[in-house]
Amino acid sequence: MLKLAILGFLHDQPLHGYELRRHLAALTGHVRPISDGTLYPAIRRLESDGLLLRRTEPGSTAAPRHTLHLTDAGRAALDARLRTPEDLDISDENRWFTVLAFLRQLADPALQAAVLRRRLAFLSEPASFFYDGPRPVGAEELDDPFRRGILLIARATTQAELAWLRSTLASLEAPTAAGRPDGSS
Amino acid sequence: MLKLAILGFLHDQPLHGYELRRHLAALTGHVRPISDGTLYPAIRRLESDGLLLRRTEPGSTAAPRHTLHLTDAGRAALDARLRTPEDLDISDENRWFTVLAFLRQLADPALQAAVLRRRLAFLSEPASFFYDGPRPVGAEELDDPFRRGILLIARATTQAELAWLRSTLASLEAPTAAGRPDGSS
DNA sequence: GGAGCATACCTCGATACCGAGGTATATCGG
DNA sequence: CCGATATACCTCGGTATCGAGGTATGCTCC
Repeated sequence: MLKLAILGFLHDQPLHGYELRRHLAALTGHVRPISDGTLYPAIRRLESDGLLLRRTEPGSTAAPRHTLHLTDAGRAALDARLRTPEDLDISDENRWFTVLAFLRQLADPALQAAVLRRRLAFLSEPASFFYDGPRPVGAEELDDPFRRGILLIARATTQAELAWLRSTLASLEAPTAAGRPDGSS
Repeated sequence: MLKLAILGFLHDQPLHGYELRRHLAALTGHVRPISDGTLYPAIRRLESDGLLLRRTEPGSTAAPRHTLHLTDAGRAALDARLRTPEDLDISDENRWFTVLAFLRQLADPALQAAVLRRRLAFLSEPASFFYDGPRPVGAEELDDPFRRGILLIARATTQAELAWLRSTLASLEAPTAAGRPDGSS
């Protein structure tokens, strides 16, 4: 999760830890802030796995900074992670949004479309939160207003995302084949 | 998280571990399955904290079962957790849905409304996922279709939830006060 | 010149969770 | 009566994360 986000941000541009922290705070911090004690060990792990390099530079404003650069192995790891996300990356909204945030870094539109189709399949499965034995209980049957809310909100989210997925898949698959320079709708 | 869900389910009725497992799978398993190795240690923790009791009963079909019952302390812990959820319970959708699933167990509608109002405040804060310096970048400005999707979906979800929150708050606060026999909207 | 703040990085103990394994018992089909 | 399956519970090692703490530098304001 964090690993994916770090690799994704560094793919765009080298950053030092503090900047990375702010990028992460913008992306996921609203919902789930990440702490220093999570970020720096994660950077260490990535470094010792050979996915990134740090170059110590004299601090422009304060303490010396370690500017982080992706290695080739790092780019390969990011690519692999985006190509074949884990099931949890598909089903958990927080993780899925992180995948989406960096999906453009997969070069091939066909690969991007394949990832979107996995999410489409997941959202198309019939699923409820509450069951009466094996039978899913619909929002209309619940007299608990809070549980009804869960179902209503989930339904609205799913509808919005399905619409977006279908239109994005259509434009990924159709337009920019070979001769078209610009595929924007 | 898990703790909250276990306490919430046991508040409704005593269950043994295996049944609890199935209830949890229905509630959160679609998005994020919980494993045996998470559930049973969690039960142990709750037991050693005095929040639940297990009574061993001869297995009706198979191995002997430990039927789990909430203690008074367990009910109190659930009540406290629902009354004053942590910030993460408010901001993280997965956790928030778990709170919602058991919120009816808070006896006082005013307390339920106070929790909903915290979520309302959270959703009302202006927030984006991507920033150009301090300025939030809107969906329309992004040429990355995937990041645009994140913003569109988040926006749709927020709108749906805000609508539900407002109508639920209205019906929690207005109708069934004291002298009115009929409070239906 | 020193207080306060933002920048920048790090450590360490505690906890929650995962996943892969293991041990039983009861039921049902062949 | 043997194997497969469902029920029911448990352990243990490894990992990610949190949270609270610490260190140091440079800028700004009074």
